[in-house]
Amino acid sequence: MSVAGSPPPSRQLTREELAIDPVEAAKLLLGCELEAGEVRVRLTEVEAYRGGDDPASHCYRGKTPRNEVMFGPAGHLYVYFVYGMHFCANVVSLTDGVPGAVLLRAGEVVAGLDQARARRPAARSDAELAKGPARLTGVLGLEREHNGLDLTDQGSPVRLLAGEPVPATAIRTGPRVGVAVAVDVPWRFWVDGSPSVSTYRRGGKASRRRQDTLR
DNA sequence: CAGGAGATGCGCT
DNA sequence: GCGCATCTCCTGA
Repeated sequence: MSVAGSPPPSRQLTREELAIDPVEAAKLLLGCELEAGEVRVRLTEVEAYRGGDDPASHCYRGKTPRNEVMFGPAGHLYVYFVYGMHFCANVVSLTDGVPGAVLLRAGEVVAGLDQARARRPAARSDAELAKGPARLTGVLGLEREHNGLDLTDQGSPVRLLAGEPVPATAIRTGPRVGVAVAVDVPWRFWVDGSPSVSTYRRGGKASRRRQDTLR
């Protein structure tokens, strides 16, 4: 509902909306915005990870101190450290006791551009600022301490907001990036035409692959 | 633009 | 120890 005469403020997503299968949650998250401090990023590329039957998922082999957030309520932030120097961020989408999450792979900075640039001086263009999972967490300043935050809580320092809806015809899907197993599952989704979408690299050997329009 | 190598900490086998 | 849901710098086309 919007007040007459003024645009509706960005609505925060609810836990209930996110308590769905990670593949569905991934499509839902495209176009949504993640806000931390002054910086806000519109999500343009995401990747689904499902517990149980997905060998590429961190929770595939059960609960550990690192992945325990994925076993908690949907809508929370799962941040992990990788390659000895980077952080990656996920939105938890646990449903029916099955752990799952959506990796935030890329986005466009829509607010706090100055701070984002200062955090990523290596970026050669604004489109590159949040191009890739570690860059995205970088511009938002997300680190270990943010692991487990409730993105659906109004008082949270990191919040997930509904943005401009992305039409289904603009959503594209393809294999996941950088993982060594289960690469053939088309659980990566991105907004067609966005310059912030990371270039595809298969885990291990490099080879090009087809992109499919979602229907 | 594509491909290759190095950097670097830690979770898990 | 091994291998990683990566990035940056460098080369060659």
